[in-house]
Amino acid sequence: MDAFEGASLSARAMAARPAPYLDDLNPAQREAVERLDGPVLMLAGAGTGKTKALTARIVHLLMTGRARPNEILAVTFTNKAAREMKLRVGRMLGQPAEGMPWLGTFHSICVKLLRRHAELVDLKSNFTILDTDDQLRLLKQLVQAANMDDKRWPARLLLNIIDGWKNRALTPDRIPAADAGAYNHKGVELYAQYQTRLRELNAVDFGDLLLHMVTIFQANPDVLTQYQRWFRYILVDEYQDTNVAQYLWLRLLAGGHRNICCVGDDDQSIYGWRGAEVGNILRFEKDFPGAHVVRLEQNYRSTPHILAAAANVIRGNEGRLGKELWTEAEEGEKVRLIGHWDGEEEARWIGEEIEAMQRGTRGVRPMDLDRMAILVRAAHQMRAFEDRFLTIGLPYKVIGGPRFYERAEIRDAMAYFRLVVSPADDLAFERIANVPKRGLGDKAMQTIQRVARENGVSLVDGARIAVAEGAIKGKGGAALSQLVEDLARWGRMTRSQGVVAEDDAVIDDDAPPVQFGTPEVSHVELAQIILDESGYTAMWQNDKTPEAPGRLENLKELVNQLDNFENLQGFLEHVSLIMDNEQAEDGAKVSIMTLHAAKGLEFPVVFLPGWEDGLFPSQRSMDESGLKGLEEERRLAYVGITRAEEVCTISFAANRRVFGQWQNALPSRFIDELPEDHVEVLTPPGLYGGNIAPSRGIESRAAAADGYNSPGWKRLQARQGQYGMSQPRETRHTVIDLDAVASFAIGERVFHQKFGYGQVAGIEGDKVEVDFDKAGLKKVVARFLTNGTDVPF
DNA sequence: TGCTCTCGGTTTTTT
DNA sequence: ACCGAGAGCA
Repeated sequence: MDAFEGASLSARAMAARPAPYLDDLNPAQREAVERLDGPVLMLAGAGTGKTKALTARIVHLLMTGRARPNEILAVTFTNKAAREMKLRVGRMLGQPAEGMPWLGTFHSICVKLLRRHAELVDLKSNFTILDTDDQLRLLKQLVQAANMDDKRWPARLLLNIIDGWKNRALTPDRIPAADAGAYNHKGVELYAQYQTRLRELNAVDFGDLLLHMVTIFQANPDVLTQYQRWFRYILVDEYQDTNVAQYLWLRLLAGGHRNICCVGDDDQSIYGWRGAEVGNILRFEKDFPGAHVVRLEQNYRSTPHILAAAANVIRGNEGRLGKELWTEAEEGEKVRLIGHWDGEEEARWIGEEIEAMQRGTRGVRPMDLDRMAILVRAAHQMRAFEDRFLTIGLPYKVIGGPRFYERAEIRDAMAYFRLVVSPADDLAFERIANVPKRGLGDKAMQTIQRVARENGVSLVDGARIAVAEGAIKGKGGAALSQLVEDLARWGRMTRSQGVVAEDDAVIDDDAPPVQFGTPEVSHVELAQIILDESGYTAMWQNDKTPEAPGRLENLKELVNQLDNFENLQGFLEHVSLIMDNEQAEDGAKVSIMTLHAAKGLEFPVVFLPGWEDGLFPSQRSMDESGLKGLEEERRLAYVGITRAEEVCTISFAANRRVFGQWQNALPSRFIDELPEDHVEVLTPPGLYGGNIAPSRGIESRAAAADGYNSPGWKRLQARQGQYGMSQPRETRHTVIDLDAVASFAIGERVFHQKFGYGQVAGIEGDKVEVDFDKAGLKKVVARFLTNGTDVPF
């Protein structure tokens, strides 16, 4: 193409001019930025300035005239990453990055494309995007219609199976024979039915966004060619997280010019369980022959000790592309390792450490709370910290958790809006018909369903007919009739607001939709009216539970958000894809989050608690995915350690309450993989030389069972020359003996951790009925009991 | 129809 | 231990 001529001219012109965005880069980054043509794999280790390189590459493409802003396809996984990149491109350009319409998440870009070509997969361009609740409701109906026991075969399971297929870009007609047995041999059939239902509802789920686009590209070479020509350069962030569908989508689009630059880190692939294929990044050079691989290995985040610890752990994985991170940073502190008696003590110790660091009594300088984070493997680990921090009044925030738009009240409100905008949205109707309570139970809903089916109309129309026919009477009937009327009235109010101009087919047209007509009420006011008049707001105002005020707040926030959109339709089209819950922060707080949520973040001080085999690495990962699972867990450990800039503290507990049961555990095998020279073993205060006399008998068993006898722990002790550290003694007054079965006799005195002393009243299997002195008659699991006369106090 | 109680399941989570 | 769903009762 002759555009290339022009491009190289400007490239030459550029070379003569200063390019400040290049001066800031190290040699590897610069290479990754300047090698514009052909496939490039940017292997960017943790903290090596990958976002900087990526944005510089975009800026370079623009400044050299290789591509116009709308000819660059730049894909990320999260809206946050997309926003960040937009911001940084703008900053680097020295002006707002106007018109990078194709910088976004896989999903948001696919929505845009799919709305243009919906008819190619039998959809209308105004299709709705279902959330998980909708999907489950739909699947459950199908499962029941197939006469399956939805208890034995939960819809949730089917959803996971279908998601898995969609992640692998498998349409119902292409499911491999090996999967035929899925979901009691009904999986494939139900998947096909589900897809049919979605089409009837003019709806898609998240997986469909990619799947449909892959289908369209594969079946319509002309459409594909159009986009291959249009997107002159493709950039992909977090390539190690792509699934098969995303991979195919990228390969198709890059198929012509192959100007694709994928950025990622195979060592940070932690989303295998939701379909990500590390293989995609490992195979890159085979997929794109002649690919140029650039390694970003200079780390700007962590100290050498921290990097060494991370490197030694990740070394245990097979088949890595291989990187060696290095840094010019000061040596700093060694990675700290500490064992605790149980999870509560671990939380207590970390709380004290945090307070000490905040005051500046530990370490060189006072550290603000927002510079510290606790990263856990599983969400349930957070509770111990929350409990502890609440009691000592340490401000904290939990990152992650339910997203704003996943909250029930937000989904309810959205269902109302959806129904007002498109009355045929049956799933939305099902959701809110009886929210707030309108006296419509199962029976009424079934009647509506039946009437709607018989007349071949939507549920709203079915409801209208059912009421008119007198099929639903009484209080419910009256309320339903009111609802139907209200919906129609609100609907007229949106339409009086004017119509959105149809997005024309010009590919680079990203102009906001044009609005005409004079609105009587704004869509923001209308939203408020809908929520108020439907009784939805009142429902939460009358709710006395402690969550109610928060929910009303959320609803207010939802209505406020509407201001950023032209109308209700516009809001609904985008909200499921772009709404985040960026909570406004007041004051510095310690962050608590999962390791997964921590990817991409960094903190001067990081705590990594719960490094126990079974918890981390997670037993379930290893059971389900074997070595592959273990390696992903190891990458998770790598991600965790590399979040730390200055101080990284790893800890484990010998005993932990899991699902309400006390369990003991060995220190994580990853602890054995830490390099001794870079680790300092801390002596837990209170754990050794505690002032409580050791108990007789039980101690030896508890000690034998706990983690302090593990090879890793012993080796670490030896390395530190701390043989003086004896076996831990109990700091608590009870020891839980896991071997104890119901070996108690009726009338025997026993002791229970929570209820205190009591007398055995009866025995049933592993459960014992005890008449407690203080708590009265209770049935408890035998393991919770110790012989009442044997326990020291 | 709506509320309470028992039962079962329990990693990670974006879009 | 805890949460959510469904069964059983008011």
